[in-house]
Amino acid sequence: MQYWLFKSEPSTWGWDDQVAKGDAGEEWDGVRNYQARNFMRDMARGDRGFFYHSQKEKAVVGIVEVCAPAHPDSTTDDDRWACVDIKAVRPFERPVTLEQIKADERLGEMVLVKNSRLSVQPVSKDEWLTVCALGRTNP
DNA sequence: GCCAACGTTGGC
DNA sequence: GCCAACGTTGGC
Repeated sequence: MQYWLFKSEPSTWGWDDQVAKGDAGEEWDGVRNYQARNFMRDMARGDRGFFYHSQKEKAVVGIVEVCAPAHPDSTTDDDRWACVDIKAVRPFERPVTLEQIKADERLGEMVLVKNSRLSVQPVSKDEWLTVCALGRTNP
């Protein structure tokens, strides 16, 4: 079981949209970046991820689960692009802001801090547990 | 709204 | 295969 982070602008696709899809989940489509795509190819059903709101909010707001492994992205005919399906598991009791993450020395190596533009990224188990604790939320 | 960082494209 | 130019992202 591995841990990940999915980033989205809430105005395009936010946590509430994800929750509305229920257990059926939804494609994490539209990714056109090779690094992000490669991480999705590495994902397995049952992996967990953080759902992060970029732009105005800049906070981890919930936990999602990978419910389908990588498959072709239905929003393009270009077969280079793949995506997984994810479903909402639970919201964070308290969203964990980028500011909090940057302020925590245990999270200094997070990709979110080191490479802020990558939209799909791996999270270590320690980072996972630390962020969940900051969010007062069960991992 | 600006700008730095990064990824991609295309000419050579 | 290199690198300059360009476009996009996301934090500030």
